[in-house]
Amino acid sequence: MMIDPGSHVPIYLQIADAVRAAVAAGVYRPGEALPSLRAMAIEIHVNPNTVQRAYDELEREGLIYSQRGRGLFVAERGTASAQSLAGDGVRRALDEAIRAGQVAGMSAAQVRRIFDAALQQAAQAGSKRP
Amino acid sequence: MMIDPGSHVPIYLQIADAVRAAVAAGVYRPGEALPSLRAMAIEIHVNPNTVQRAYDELEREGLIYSQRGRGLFVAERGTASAQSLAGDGVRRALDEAIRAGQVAGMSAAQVRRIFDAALQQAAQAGSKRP
DNA sequence: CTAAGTGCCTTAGTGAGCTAATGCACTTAG
DNA sequence: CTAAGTGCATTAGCTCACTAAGGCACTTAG
Repeated sequence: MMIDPGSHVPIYLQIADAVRAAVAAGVYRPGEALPSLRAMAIEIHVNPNTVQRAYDELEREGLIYSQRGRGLFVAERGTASAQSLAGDGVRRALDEAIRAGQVAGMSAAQVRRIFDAALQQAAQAGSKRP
Repeated sequence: MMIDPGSHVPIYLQIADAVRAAVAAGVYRPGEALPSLRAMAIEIHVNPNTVQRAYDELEREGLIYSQRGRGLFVAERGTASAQSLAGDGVRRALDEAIRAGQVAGMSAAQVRRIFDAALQQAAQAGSKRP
């Protein structure tokens, strides 16, 4: 779990995003327990309340559920929900990109060209990692 | 010039984005004067300082220049710079979308499918406007 | 010369969002 | 039964970004 305290995006959102992506990717499976508030807090050097706020968000989204005194667990439909939410996020970002291109007078073909370049570059960067 | 005071994005950024897009699209041409601080401030019901902050941003970007007592004008290379910046913004948003898809375990093909849908929908919405 | 218009600077308020400190209630392994 | 671990609620501090108020310096039409 990588957290950047210097980032302008709030810590609790970084945590929520990371856990949501992990659930979508199947790192945490339905029924499985997530790291406890304090464990996670110690790992990333942050207050437990900050972690809780992140988990609150995920619970609101129906991704996880909590049991007092026991812990936090991935919901039965958690993986599917996370994947759906991830798709929404991708769509939002793409809409934003297309809108920005339009108001600046760019053609659809121009936007597509940039998209192709970005996708190809991401694929190359990804193949070198593992 | 449409401003949404209820938006979570700061007013001065909304102004800067709108003017930048207008310059990129050729609404304001190099050498031409932009609306004065006070004129723009009255039009969108906001403090002149807020408008100035937006113009400061655009000046930093090299899009416009100011002359004390005279006004603000589009820089000679303003249109080209604005288009370049718009391209950067599109690229950033696309990178973000692709990254979000990757960490959630989506394939490149899946992301591309969403992109095609978004682009097509934007084209349809655009053709009905004018 | 003057008045109206311009950009700009300094200063404050202020309000919302984020993080932390602390203590309570519950569950469970021993 | 007890101690250690859990999630949760309350409160407070605190930074930071945003916006506004007011006045100064400059340019120019009249």
